[in-house]
This record gives sequence, structure tokens and C-alpha cells, in this order.
Amino acid sequence: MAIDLPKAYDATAIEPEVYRRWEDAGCFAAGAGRRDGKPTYTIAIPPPNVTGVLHMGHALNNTLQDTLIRWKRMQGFDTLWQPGTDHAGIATESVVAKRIQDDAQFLKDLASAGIVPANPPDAAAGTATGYDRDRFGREPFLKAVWFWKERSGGAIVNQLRVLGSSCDWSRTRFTMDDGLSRAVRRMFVDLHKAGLIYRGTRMVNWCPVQRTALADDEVEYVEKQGHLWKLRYELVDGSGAITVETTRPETFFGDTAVAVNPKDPRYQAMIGKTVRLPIIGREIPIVGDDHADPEKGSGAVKITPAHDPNDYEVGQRHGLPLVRCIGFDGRMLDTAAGYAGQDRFACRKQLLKDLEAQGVLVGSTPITHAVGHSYRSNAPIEPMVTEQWFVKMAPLAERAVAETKDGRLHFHPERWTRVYEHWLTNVRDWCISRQIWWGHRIPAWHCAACGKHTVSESDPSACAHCGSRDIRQDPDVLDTWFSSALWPYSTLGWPDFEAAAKHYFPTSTLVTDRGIIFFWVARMVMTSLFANQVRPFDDVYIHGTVLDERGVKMSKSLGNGIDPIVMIQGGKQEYLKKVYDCPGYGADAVRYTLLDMTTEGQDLKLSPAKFETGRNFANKVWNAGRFLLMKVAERPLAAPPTAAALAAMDLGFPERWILDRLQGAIAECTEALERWRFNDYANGAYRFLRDDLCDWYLEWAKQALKAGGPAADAATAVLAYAFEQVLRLLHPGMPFLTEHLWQLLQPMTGGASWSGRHLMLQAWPEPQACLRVEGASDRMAQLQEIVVAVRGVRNLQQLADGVALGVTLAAGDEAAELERDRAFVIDRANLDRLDIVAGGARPDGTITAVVGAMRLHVSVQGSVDQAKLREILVRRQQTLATSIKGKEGRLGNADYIAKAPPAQVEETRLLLARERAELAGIGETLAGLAG
RNA sequence: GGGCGGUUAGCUCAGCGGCUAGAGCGCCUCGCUUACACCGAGGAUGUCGGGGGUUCGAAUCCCUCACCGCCCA
Repeated sequence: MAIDLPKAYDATAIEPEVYRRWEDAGCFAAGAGRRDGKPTYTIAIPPPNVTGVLHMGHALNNTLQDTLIRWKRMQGFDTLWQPGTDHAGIATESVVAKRIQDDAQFLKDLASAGIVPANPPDAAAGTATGYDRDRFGREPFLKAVWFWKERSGGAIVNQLRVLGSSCDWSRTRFTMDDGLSRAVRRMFVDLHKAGLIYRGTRMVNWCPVQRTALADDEVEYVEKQGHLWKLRYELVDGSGAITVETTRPETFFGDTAVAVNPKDPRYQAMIGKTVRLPIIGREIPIVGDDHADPEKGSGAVKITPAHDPNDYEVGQRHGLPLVRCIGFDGRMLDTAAGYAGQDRFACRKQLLKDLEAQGVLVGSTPITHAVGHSYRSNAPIEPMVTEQWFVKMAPLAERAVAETKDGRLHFHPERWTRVYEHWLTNVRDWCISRQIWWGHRIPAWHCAACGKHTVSESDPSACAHCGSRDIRQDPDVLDTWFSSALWPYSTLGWPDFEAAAKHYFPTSTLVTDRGIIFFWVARMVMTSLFANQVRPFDDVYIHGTVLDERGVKMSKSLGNGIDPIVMIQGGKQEYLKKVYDCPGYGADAVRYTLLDMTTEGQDLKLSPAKFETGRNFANKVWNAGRFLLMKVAERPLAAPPTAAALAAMDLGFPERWILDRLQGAIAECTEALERWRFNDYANGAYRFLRDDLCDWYLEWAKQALKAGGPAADAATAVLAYAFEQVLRLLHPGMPFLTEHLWQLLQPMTGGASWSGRHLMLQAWPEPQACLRVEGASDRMAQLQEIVVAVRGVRNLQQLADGVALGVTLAAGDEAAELERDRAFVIDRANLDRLDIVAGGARPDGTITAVVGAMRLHVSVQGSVDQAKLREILVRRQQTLATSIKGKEGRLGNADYIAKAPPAQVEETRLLLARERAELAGIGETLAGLAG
């Protein structure tokens, strides 16, 4: 059975085919490979933007999910990884709105799809096409968004496949699907019925660019340099003036009062008087309110209830009127007299000059303050009083907090629990209406006759209150996060849970970024407790954020993103203003690198070069497999070796040792995954494969394989078994390569490649007691130390590894024990002579290396750099002396003997003896050195 | 202002009460030995951010300061 594989692993050549085979074989389907009554394990994917493209954050997020789901699937759980995409209301609407403004070709494409604007273009619009959203018309615009979605939709789903994601694609959902839209309506109606959704006039965060309300958490506060402007308002009775301070002078057109603290002696007498606003001359009262802080500035503040959340509260307390002076587009209104029509910031500039000229502006102080910006458009938020729909949060939040408090819902790392709880405990009502078009339209109909709203799951034909047929659906749509909040169960069919789907709910694990704990995680918990009386998942794993090599968060606009697809498939990409030509490392390499860097939720500093870690390791796995396949091909096995069969075989110590180490690796990898330690999982498998299997066992096995006979048969069985097991361990992290090699291995163990069995559905290994060998690691560690010591002496003589040396090993009372492993030492250290003796003088023509109490007298074949050797020995002598002194100190301390655990003390004694022996040996060697 | 995370080898990071503090990359020496130069063998490199404390014992726990980053107000 000949086998011919390329020397260098080429992932791009195999990954697409392996994925296709999995998919064709149904390996991704819910429940694939489940075993004997094992429970379900479900992950609902954080749905990416349907029109988006995969970035490195997605790659990390989905690598972790895929690793978990593949691991659980191999453990026999009834798994489902539920995929899908999100409609991303404001983001998607903005993109399409820009297209219809700037992209004439897009309009042509729309036209050929039968999508035509409601109105003719406006030549004076100042856009390339003459269209803005309103002119285009709601219905055509929505068709245009669907067109855009169809065109780009699916791209990201295919990219998830490239990454290796084992989602059940047959169940893919989209938040605007019929089913999910029905779920949104049901939730809205149910919450409304329960009195948890209401419509009200409130101060909300308004984005003047996108002309919509935003929720509190959609506002990002950015530190800005600004000024505290001092404005002097004259008292109407002519008795003087009062100086107010403000960062936003242009809002003075909307002032309806001046507030001072009632306890502030400076102003007490003024409360109740009136002042006259400059320019417009309107008269407003001075009121006493605790909001005015005597310590801050002049202690008097202007009150603009229509444009500031705090002032709004003050206005409510004092019954002040609302005077709006800034419009929904951020331009000044007629109330701003001669400034009407100006942009709010242009107005401020002009106004300051004018006020200064009039002596109203009497000074300013520079300050740094946090200014709210829309997290989507980045425009400064304009607080506005508008009528919106809200979700009443307090009752929902209270239950959500109880889930973590009572230990039903767990965050990993645990510290995020407090972040979650803190937000829920302080959350204000959630504004869910958005003045955009792309999204779930609010299922509420306004009656022109009685003015009331009819909230209904199905479209009503008449007002539920007065029966009038003159009703019109609310034009607004719901916040995208409203539909996302239902994701873990709406995707499974809620509200019409079929048995098959409900089977997978509640889900098990949610994997996400800390950035959406508020937006998404908390809201899923709240809605699920409301709708299902149960949490939507048991565990939330919060992973780190992907940063560039400077430590800055990756983002498209900063040009510091690394495209995971380019890293996988190859191609050119620009990163930090440099063009990188990536050869294409494959999904396994990208995944391995990300896993290796995922430590306890810490951020990941990445650069294109970082992915060489995974590329190198994948190549190592490939070549280990290649070697094994070539060797096993020479003596195929009738069936895969089993643990029991290996336990019964007459094997040598290195064989016993590697099988024992394998059990350790299995335990380590399993425990790491159980503890969400992805880097420990990656490293555990790495160390076993690279250090133990490749560097030590495989190299040793070569001589047996070459010699043939029973020794070769044994080595083949051990190698085939250990390698097959480590493929299983690596599979969740590196699915493609491991599956490919596993399939290639089948014909050599009595099966056939791609015959319907898949590694991804094989059982996750469990440590086998029958292959454990007590003390094997320690014994091998000693042999390795001897081998490394000889190699060190060889290297000191600048000899090639191929030059055999002679060694007299003075091993004291360990001589008999070592005699049993002489073949291993001779082979691995490349010796032409090994005399194991109890002791004796150093033979001529040798130099001595020291391993613990043992002396290795190694023959000199080249020129020994005596000075270098002396330097090494002296340095070692110093290290040992320090260590010995420390231990002697400890052992001489009565408290240590009395209080430290006895095992600890005993270990210290043993180590001390060993170090003293080594020190003595080094002393002898130094004394014996020529010169 | 409050909270959280970080500060360990040249770089990126593990280690979070007890071995002579580790890994990968980089660096130095040797080696094209038929699995692998995307490699192998050997090697060098640390006041574990500063200061104080607890402890028989601290990189690890506590306090404090400094700097970097994130979040909330």
C-alpha cells in the first residue's frame, strides 16, 4: 500500500472538500452522532449582520463556538449549533440609503429588478442620483433593502463555512423571516398586555443624522474639549442680572427658566423674579431647584427642558413649558429667530459672536466633558422630547438579576456577572421605537377617530376601542435588538414551539464579546424569563476583543483589520498601511492561533505574522501524519488498536511511557475545555504531539520500524493508536486537517477512506486506566536528562548530531535500574559505547556532565572549548549554590518544619540532596578541567 | 468620579500560595540524519511595574502608588 503525500501541508487543497463531505453526509445536522441518552447541548450563534462580511472578531467568536460544539458532539451530546443572521436595522438602512443617493448603477440594478422610486429624482438634491430616502418612497426603499440583502446576504454564512463552522445550516434563520417576525409581534403584544410596553412622551436620545430615536446604550460618550460659556441674563425689574453657565449656548432659545439652588444665599432673593432672554426678549422665571449646584460655576443654570435630560426633569418639577429650538435634522427652528435653518453647530459659532457683541457673553472656561454620540452614525446626540414606545424594564430586570444571584446563569470569566447585574439594577426604560423603515414595524394601529392605539398580533381592520375603520399602523419600526432579544428561542420556532425544536431549549452556552452584554445578553435573559419562565442559556462565555499589534481595536475604518478569509485562503490585504500578501494558511491554522491566544477572556493582540503559529503547528501535525501513514502502510493493521489490546501486549518502556503520556494529555485537554481554558486545551494537545510524540517517541520508534519484526509491529500499533487519539483531541480545534488524516489512516487499520464514518462523529477520548503507568514520566524525565546532557557535550564540541560518542555513566545505586533502558539512551543520545558503572574515576579523554547524583563521562572527539565549558559550569555552580542556600535556610527554620506540609518538607530535602550531588559533580569536573 | 482588566525574557503571553519562574516568536551555535528547514539538536536572556504588609514560604494573597487599556456615570 503505497502512499504519496506532499511534504508541506496545503490546507487550501483539502479544506473545501472535507467540508463538503461533512455537509453531504449530514454531520452538521442537529443530533448527529448523539449517543445513548446523552442530554442536549445547544449554542445559538450570535447572528452576524446579514449584509456584513466576516472579520477577525467573528473568526474568534465562531472558532470558540465550533470548538465547543465539536467537542460536545464527540462526547455524544445531542448537539445543535443554531445559525442565522440579523437584519441590523439602522446599519443596513444607512448603507442602502447611501447607495440610492450616490450609486447610479445601484439604481439601474434596482430598475432591472423592477424596483422603481416613488418619485422622480430631484435635480436640486445635491446627491449623485437625486434621491434621498423620503423621495425614494417607503415601499420601493424596503424593496431596495431586500434586494441589497439578497445580493450580499449569504456571503457571511459562506465565510463561516470556510472557517469550518459545524452549524446545522438547514435551520438557518434570519431575524426578518416570517417565523421570527411573528415571534416579534407576539412578544410585543404579550409585553403590551402585561403592561410592560407603553407609549409615552419622553426625553430620548435623538440622532439627527439618521433621524431616529436611540436607546440609552446606543449612545457612546466621547471626551471632548469644550467651553463653559457665561451668559448674562438681565432681570426684568432692572435690579441687576444673573450669570448662567452653559456648554450649549445655542439652546438658550429654548430656555424656560433659570435655576438656582434654594440654599444658595447668593440667589435666594432672586427666586420668583424674572429675567429677559437676550435677542428674543422672552421673559422666564428664576426657580429654586437642587439641580443647580452652588459649587459649580456661577451656581445658576439655564433650563432648557426640551433639549436636555436634566433640564427636562427640572421642567417637570416646576411645570415649565417645553420650547423646542432644534429640529429633528439638527437645524435651528423658527423659535431661534434669525438663526432658524442654521445647523446647530454653525448657529453656536455665529451666536457666540453676536452675544459677545451684545455684552451677553461675559466669559468662558475651557472644560473637558463627555458628549454623547450615536454608536452608528457617530453624530453628536441631540436630546429630544418625542413620543416613543418603551419597554418597562424594572420587573423584567429584577428577574434577570435573580438568575445569576441564584446561580442558574453563569458568566465565564465570572467577573462579568457583576457588570451584568449592575446594568440591570440601574437600567432605565428601553426606548424600542425607531424612526426608520428597515425592521419589524410596530404592531400598533392608531385610530384617527378616538386617538387610541390597537395593539394586535394580526393586522386589525378596525379600532379595538371605538370600532372605527380609520386606523393606520404606526410608521416606526422596532429596535433591532428587540428581535435579537428573542433569538435563542425564536429561531427554534417560538411561539409555536414544536416538540423537536423545544427539545433544544433552553440552550446551553452563549459565546460572545463583552461589548453586547447589555445590548443583547441581558435582554435575551429578560425576554426569555418573561416568555418561557426560564433562562435562555446556562453559561455565557465572554471572550476577549481582537486588537491589532499596537493594541488598538480592529476596525474597518482604522484600516487595522486582518481579514480571516484572506489569512485562510490567501491573497493580498492592507493592514496598518502596508500590503500583506498572505499565502493562505488554512482555517485550522487560523483557528489554532486564535485558540492558543484565548486566555481567560483577555484581549488578543494580533498581527498577520501571528498566524504562523498555527501554520507551523498544522504542518507539524501533517508531517507526523505523513510519516505515520507511510510507516503503517508498510505493515497495515487488521483493525484499529484498542487500549485493552495494547495493555495486553508485551511493550517496552518507551511504548508504555508514550501511552501513559497520552492519557495525561487526554485528561488535560478535557479539563481545559471544561474550564473554558482554550489556550490550555491548544497547548496540551500541542505539547503531547510535538514534544512527547514527535520529538521522543517517534524518533525512538524509527529504529524498531527499520529493524522490522515484532518490535516494528508493536511500534506501529502504538503509533497508530496514539496518533489516532491525538487526532481526536485536536479535532475540535483543527477539524479539517485531523479529519483528512483520519480518513487517510482508515485503510491502514482495516477500513476505507470516506466510507461513511467521520472523525468529527467519533468519541472524544477518555483516559484509560489500563494504559496508565505509575512513575513513567519521572523515569523518562531522567533518561531524557541523560540524553540531553550527552547532546550538550556533543554540541560543546561542535560535533554534528550524527557523530556517535562513548559514555561511561557512573550511576551509583541507580546503575541496575538504568541498565534496563540502555538501548533507549544509546539510540537517543547516539552512543557507540555505554558503560553503566557504579562509580570510579573519570576515564582519560572524557569530559564530565552531571545529572543529579550521576556522572556522565563523555568521550572527547572534537575540540572542546575549555573556556566556554568553564563558563557554563561556573554559571551553573552559582545557580545551584543560590538554590541550595535557600533550601538549607528553609530546612533550618523550625517554623518551616513545623508548619509546612510534611510532603513539602520531604520534597525539599530530596531536591536539596540532588542539588548538592550535582554541585559536587560540577566541582569535580571543574577541578579536572585542563588549564 | 466609580468599577474592571493589565504591567513576568527583546516581542506576544502562560503561570495566580510551595520544585532551580515557563511557552511561542526572535536571537546565538551546530545540522540539508529519507515525516517535517512551515524542521531538528543545543544554548543565552528575567531586580515577575514601585513601595509596604500577611505568611514557615509571595510573581501568586492584602494595602498603596504609578502607568496602560476598557466600561459605567
